Amino acid sequence: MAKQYETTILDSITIDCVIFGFNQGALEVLLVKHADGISKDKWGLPGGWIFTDESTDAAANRLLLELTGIKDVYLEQLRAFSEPDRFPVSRVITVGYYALIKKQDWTGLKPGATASEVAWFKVSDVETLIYDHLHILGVGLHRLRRRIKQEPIGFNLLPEKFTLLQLMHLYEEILGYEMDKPNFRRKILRMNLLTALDEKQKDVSHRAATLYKFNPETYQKLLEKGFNFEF
Amino acid sequence: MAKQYETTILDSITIDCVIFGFNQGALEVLLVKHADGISKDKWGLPGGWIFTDESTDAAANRLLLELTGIKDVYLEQLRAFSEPDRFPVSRVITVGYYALIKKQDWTGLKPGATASEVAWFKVSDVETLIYDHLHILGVGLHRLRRRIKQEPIGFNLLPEKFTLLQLMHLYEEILGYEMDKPNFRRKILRMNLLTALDEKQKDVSHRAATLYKFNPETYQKLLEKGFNFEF
DNA sequence: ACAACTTATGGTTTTTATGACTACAAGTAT
DNA sequence: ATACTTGTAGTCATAAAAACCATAAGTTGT
Repeated sequence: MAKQYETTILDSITIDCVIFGFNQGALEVLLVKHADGISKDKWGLPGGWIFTDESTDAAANRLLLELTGIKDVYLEQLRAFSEPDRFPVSRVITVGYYALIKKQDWTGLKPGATASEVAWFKVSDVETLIYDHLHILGVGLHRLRRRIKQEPIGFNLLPEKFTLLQLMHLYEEILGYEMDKPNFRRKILRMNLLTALDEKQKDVSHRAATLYKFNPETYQKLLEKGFNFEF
Repeated sequence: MAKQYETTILDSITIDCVIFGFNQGALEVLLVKHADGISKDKWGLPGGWIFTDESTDAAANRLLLELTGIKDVYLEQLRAFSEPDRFPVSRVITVGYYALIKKQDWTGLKPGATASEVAWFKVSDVETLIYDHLHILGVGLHRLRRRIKQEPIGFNLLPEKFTLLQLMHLYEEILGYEMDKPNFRRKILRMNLLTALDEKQKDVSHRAATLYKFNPETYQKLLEKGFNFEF
């Protein structure tokens, strides 16, 4: 017997997602403009309500799909945000999530039912958001900075095939400091997580760099041997 | 005008706390035995409901005090735990917290109203707990292992004055591997976070070690200069 | 065809941290 | 006094990291 579709929602808990993308050397975040309600025409994080029969993880994935069309991406819970006055209408606790997406795989994003617009913003340009969403974004950014130093998750923000310099620029942008090219290469290559492809960069007005891809299987094997990613 | 005491609670969110202590070289966790309800006489994490006018942080602190008498300790949110079937009676999401306490400062803990007993257990001995509390404990342990490598929080589990060997044993217990005494000394002392006291260990049947204390002010200053604690 | 320029990539040198280990100091117990 | 235990200082070899230099492999303009 098919599971009945349950539309009852929990009334005091929501989900909000910080969706990160990387474009032209800049870290970006996906925001939605609310179509109605008290925050009509204002920008905020994509979010929504939780069904009574789904976990917050499931709800976050569903909402991501409903609101932006995005699915099957790196998604991790941040934490609960619970200041009593964070939502002006009623007492609502929200569970924050953050996602990393390969921006170029998701062109033409469409706003869902409750949003009039969806758009990318450079993280550094975002100054105001509804409710406590700016705070949630800050926590997301903080988490990203930490995680990227101890887990190879940066690849989720890059195309399947990338150059070492692109990867380095990603690290520089997120961590906020400059690095040395030769040293970066050595360090990342020594970990054996990347496979060099037979392919080179195209359409660049200088020597083309070798393209690499991240190798999740190798990473798993190394993990089992006690390997510890660290940057 | 004094703020009115609000006793209304949110009905689908709770708090659960993983309270860590350190004793004789072993990491311990504080558990309570439920006095009634469906989990009567079973052990679980201390936890409870959230008032409508308090944040989860405030609720966690309050519950800690109510259930065990503990207050003013290191307390940090883990995350929300939300599997739809995690609580058998109704759909309840819980926000997990973990606390680090100087065990010797809190002797004679008394169970609160809803508990018949409070007791410390070695973390390695805990095999079953109510609901998903074992899972929450696992997440707490994982977080502690991570955090202790990048922030000087271990001191919250030790007395104000401690020896370097005690500190090393704490690290060994939490991280799960053995270390070298001289190397450990050098590494931790080089950070300049500890102040050597004019005082020595007492009542030990061997050469007494110098006592040290952790210096939060120095740590703050170092942080501002870009210092990065790392173990 | 050649120079000028840009980025890729390979190497070297110096410094610093770490791990393994040795040795001795300062106490206690017998 | 001797053995024993833990504390503390120091050495040495190794590995990683940081700073830097040099060349390769392309593109663009003349």
